[in-house]
Amino acid sequence: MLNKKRIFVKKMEYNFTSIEKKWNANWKETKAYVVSNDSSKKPFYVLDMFPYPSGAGLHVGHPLGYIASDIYSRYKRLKGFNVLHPMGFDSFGLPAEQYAIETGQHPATTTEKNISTFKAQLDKIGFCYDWEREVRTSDPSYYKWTQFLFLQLFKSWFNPNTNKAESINSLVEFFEKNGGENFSASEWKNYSHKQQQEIIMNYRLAFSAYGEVNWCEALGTVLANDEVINGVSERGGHPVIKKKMRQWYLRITAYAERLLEGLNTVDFSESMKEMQRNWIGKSEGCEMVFEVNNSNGNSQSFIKVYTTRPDTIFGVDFLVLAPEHELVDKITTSEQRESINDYLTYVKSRSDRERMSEVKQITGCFTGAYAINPFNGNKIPVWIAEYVLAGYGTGAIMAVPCGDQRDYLFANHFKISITNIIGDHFDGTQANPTKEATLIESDFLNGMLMKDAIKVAIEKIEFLGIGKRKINYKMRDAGFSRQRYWGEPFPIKWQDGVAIALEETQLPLELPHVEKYGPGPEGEGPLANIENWKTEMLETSTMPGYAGSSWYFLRYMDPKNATAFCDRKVSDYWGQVDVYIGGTEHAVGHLLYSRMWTKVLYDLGFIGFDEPFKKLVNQGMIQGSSRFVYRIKGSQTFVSFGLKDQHEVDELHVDVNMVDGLELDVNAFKIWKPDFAEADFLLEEGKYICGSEVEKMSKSKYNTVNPDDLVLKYGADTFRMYEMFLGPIEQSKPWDTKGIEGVHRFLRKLWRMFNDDVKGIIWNEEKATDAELKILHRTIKKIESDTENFSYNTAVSAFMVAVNELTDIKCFKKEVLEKLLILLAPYAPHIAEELWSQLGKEGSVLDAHYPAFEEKYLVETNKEYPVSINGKVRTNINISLTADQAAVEQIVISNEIIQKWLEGKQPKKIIFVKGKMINVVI
RNA sequence: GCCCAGAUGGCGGAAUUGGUAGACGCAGCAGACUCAAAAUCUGCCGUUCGCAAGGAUGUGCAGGUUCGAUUCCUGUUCUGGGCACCA
Repeated sequence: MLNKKRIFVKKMEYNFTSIEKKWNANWKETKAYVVSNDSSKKPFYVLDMFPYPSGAGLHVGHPLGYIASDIYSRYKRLKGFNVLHPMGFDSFGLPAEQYAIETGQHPATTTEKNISTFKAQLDKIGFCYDWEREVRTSDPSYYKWTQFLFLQLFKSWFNPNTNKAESINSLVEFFEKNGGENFSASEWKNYSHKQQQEIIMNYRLAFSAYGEVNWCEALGTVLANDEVINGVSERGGHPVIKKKMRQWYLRITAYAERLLEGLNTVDFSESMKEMQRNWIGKSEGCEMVFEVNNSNGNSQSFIKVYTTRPDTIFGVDFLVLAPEHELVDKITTSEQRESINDYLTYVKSRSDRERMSEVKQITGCFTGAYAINPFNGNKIPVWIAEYVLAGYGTGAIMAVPCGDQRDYLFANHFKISITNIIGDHFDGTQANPTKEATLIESDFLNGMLMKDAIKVAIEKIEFLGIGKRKINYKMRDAGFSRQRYWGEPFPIKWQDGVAIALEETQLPLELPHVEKYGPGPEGEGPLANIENWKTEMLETSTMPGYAGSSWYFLRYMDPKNATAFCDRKVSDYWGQVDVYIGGTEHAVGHLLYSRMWTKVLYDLGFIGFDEPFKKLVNQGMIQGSSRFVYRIKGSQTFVSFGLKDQHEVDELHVDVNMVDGLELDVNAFKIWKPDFAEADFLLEEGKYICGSEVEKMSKSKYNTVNPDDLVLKYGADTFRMYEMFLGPIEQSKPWDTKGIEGVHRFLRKLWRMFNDDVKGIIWNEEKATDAELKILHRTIKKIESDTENFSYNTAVSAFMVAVNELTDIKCFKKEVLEKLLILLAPYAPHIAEELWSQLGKEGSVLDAHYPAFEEKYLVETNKEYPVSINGKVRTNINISLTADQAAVEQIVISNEIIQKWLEGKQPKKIIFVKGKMINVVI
């Protein structure tokens, strides 16, 4: 008897394990998530930033964005859209190669293994990906098209007149007709093929050039600027130096202005846009030429400077050239020759790292030469200094110490006298970069506000023919080659120093097998070790990580197309990615590159839109919350957190999963670290309290939490909802598993609205009352708007409120519950589907119609008005919503509590805001 | 140094065309059910004065605007993120 009852109770419980298993199998079998390109429904494209399949697998931070996008996809589907929600893997890259070097395993093997781990983990959480559309950037059938697109870039140039990319043929035609910047049409025709090709290379959107690159000796490769942080490699922290090498580049600078303008048409967060704007670094100013007064008998020289502040031309006290500037040698006087040479030697001895880390150090050297200020004929000394960079502007500046702090410090250090052109705005102790001062000692600019004088000065400079208006960008062309193995080979052959594109029919140029993954000779990549590759003169470097990720969103649309990277009709159907979800770490890398590629493909007519992502949502980073134990130095004794200051202790990371809050499970710890099985533990109030700190989530810090464990313990639906319940999606926060119980309790409570432990099935088909429909419709309204706004934490709380309220009034009516299940389906799809079938509904809840919100159920006749006296709430009075000011005043004044506060006085004023509140001013 | 975002109970957070601060959840306390535990249910839960009724105070800090400020303005401190000799 007792046994029977037990079984019965068990049967009615919320058994998430079997429910989730059952419906995952069902959805797979019915191909519930397969998406068609041929639909009468409106398309909607929701995309996650695809992951790099690392060996470590997923931790709880990864799914945050994936859950958010999954909810949105499912929601849009219920709203009647044909939703594209794919997933794939960014599977080329350095870590797999590093791992290959260490273990000798082929990166393809380890990558394959990692991907299957990732997929298994993702599937447990119940995402609605159409796996038939999966892409992998390291798959030849994918990188065939990466190579194809590279060739399009190679065969195109940016025509500044049309402001877009065009075929390189149009450039050749132009040269044949009109010649180029330094050559005539007939000269062009007389150039050798090689000479012509060298000129053309300077225009290609993907081009090869010798350039200073970030060379990392330890990694044996060249790194992009954004892979170098403070002079060391982002990955591994190895030193990085400048080295001249032949490299491939993308001419992203040609698109600087369009990348900037495009930001006005997309829905990215302001800070994300700001980051991109800063990276592009547009500055408006002018170039102008200073003649050098030659005292050492050389031919005449001119120094071209770039400035954003031509209004300060009369405050110029010296010019500064970058040490690498080509005129340095020519203008240096014999008296200064030795000092200059010493200084140049010093500069060369300094690595980039030192230059960056010692920014505040002031160094420089006088060349002995003087330039002439074209406006007043003053002699201006010409210096060289590290703080002027060869790579920006013209590599030369006009220094205005009263307005620029670096110039001020320099003048101060080398005792150069300072001209003040802004009067009281300059106090002599530091520069003042204001644009609001009125200019003095400035000839034709006298009396003008600096911001107005900028325009006047430029006009004068242009009029005199000594310079012109000029816009500069900080952004550099993007390095596009790596001396590495695990990346896309370039479809390029070298013949007599000329790069030749492979025919498209020769693609994919497959990555050959190599015996060893170490670098080739002379800093070349591993491919240089392959004899065939060398004899065929193929390019030995490979493409960087961002090559495949710059266009993957297009391949998802048409993943199996063997004749095109994506059919134009298909990309026209899906259009831009409607919502793109991912972290902020790709703000200036991936996002800029994919925006550029999209613009090129648009210009060339391959696609019909020139921004890839309509809306970008940045999920915050889930940080790890590390726990520490403290061991007295050299002993086997651990002391609790509060006692550690009394001893000299070592701090050790301890696995966060064996700590409840801050209290360590000492036995679990002893099992985890058998070395300490016999250790002593000094406790506080019977507990061992750990120290804690927020750090990046990583295996080595023992602060990772695996989603698999939580799914096993609470189910995927609880896990999904808890991740969303943590707080606003874009906010970073440390992970804390405490609290997941609350969400789990909510789902069990929902379950009990359908199934009672004792009574069995309790949902019924009774007609819902107005009060019940009011709860329902308030919930519909709230969930719908919260989901639209990605405010998932408040949506989860709205579900809790609805379930609490309906349970309180014992409303278990199908009419209400079935609508609630549809609302819930995007968040907790498994339980929603199970209960939906228990209600006897036809079909899947995935394809139900989203319930329509009806205002009529929310209409109120009365309101509990808060009534305050001088702004402090003293009581609530229930008043009809139709009452006017006079009626309200009457009611309020006659109220007992208000009368008490009035103490017989007349109120000065009664403020009545209909539907909001009442304030009595005494 | 520059740019951006933020600061609300013991904790995660909610509420901004200015209108009852602390929704929802966690943790905690008290109680019911139980032989007991789990599960579940009920009540309390910013601080402070008070037996209570009720009052005072309270959204980083200091001011201001307003009948009324977490919300707007000025200044300031701290935290997180980005950029950094870019002329």
